[in-house]
Amino acid sequence: MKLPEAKAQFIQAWGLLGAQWGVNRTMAQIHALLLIAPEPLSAEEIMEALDISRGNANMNVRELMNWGIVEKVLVPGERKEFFIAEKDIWKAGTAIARERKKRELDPILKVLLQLNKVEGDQKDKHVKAFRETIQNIQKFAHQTDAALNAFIKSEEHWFYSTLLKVIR
Amino acid sequence: MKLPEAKAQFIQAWGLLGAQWGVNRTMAQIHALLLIAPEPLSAEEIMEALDISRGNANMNVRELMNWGIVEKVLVPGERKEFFIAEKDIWKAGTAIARERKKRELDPILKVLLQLNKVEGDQKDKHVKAFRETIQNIQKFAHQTDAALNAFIKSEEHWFYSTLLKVIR
DNA sequence: TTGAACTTTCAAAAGTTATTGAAATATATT
DNA sequence: AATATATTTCAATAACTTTTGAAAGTTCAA
Repeated sequence: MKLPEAKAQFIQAWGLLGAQWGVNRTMAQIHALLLIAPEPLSAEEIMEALDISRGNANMNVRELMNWGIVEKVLVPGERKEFFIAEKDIWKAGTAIARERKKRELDPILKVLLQLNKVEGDQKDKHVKAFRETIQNIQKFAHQTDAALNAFIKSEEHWFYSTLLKVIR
Repeated sequence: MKLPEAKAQFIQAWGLLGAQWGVNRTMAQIHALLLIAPEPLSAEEIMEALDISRGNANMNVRELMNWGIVEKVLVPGERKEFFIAEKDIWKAGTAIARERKKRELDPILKVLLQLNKVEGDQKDKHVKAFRETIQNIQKFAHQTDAALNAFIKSEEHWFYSTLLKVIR
């Protein structure tokens, strides 16, 4: 397989994966494109490579920056802004996990806490079934929360231990 | 908070969570409804409770059964089919993880394997950047795969250890 | 201060996904 | 076998999401 074909396939696959995870397809494709680019890319180059409009490129690059997995870089002597992706995929993974936890798990933990306060007769089987389900989900959610926190933190440990080795 | 309000809030929250994970909102809401129901529910009851059409109810209940987190039960003396959700949320979680791994992670592992075979001069920085990225992602994907497999398996351990206790 | 280069915004259009409901099919009852 | 009840399918449509591209906004050099 030649490089251009391989690149195209990777961008496609990454876009599909993103879509299944509820991420905008274009956003995932821009991410893929930047991941395999040896140099920073400008908005123009992204538009060209993926055949998308300026607005679309701008919007999704911004969202990737919000997620903390892409950043703006300034190339000396150039007016334009250029973009690079975090190349360490472990870092990108934990950044994504951090963001999704914030957007998804934290709100549901809050709702579950509220729902525990439901009034009613413990002998009513409807109340009983509800309470039990909520409490089980809560337990599960807290375990998941702990696991995610460990994952997110593991990156820092790895980072610092590697850094220590590098700086001796 | 009264029970009906609490139920409504839970169904809403679960639906929202599902949507963010790329799961059909109605599918998540039916799951929520069944989770907190003390008795099996019929298609009619689901349609009524969520104010959805027969076709929609049918389609999403079927999909939940495909995922292995809802099943059909037959109530003696009734013509209709009734549905219940797996109440052990840990089991449901691992079933979901198993399904998503199959649909999402496994295909990308396959693509990554292919992309390793890209031809080209190792000195070409484009080829080099591409190769390195693919290999890093592959490493990460394999780690994730291992972690997911452990999670999925943990349920079985729990299941068998509990079973052993029950049957003495 | 002007204008060229570049970025951002946003309303309209295109594209995608979910839902409805009536018809077709299947299953049970008499 | 005929009828009643229940389930499934699917084409049409509604709801939602993404994308476009032109206009507005910003920045900077002269």
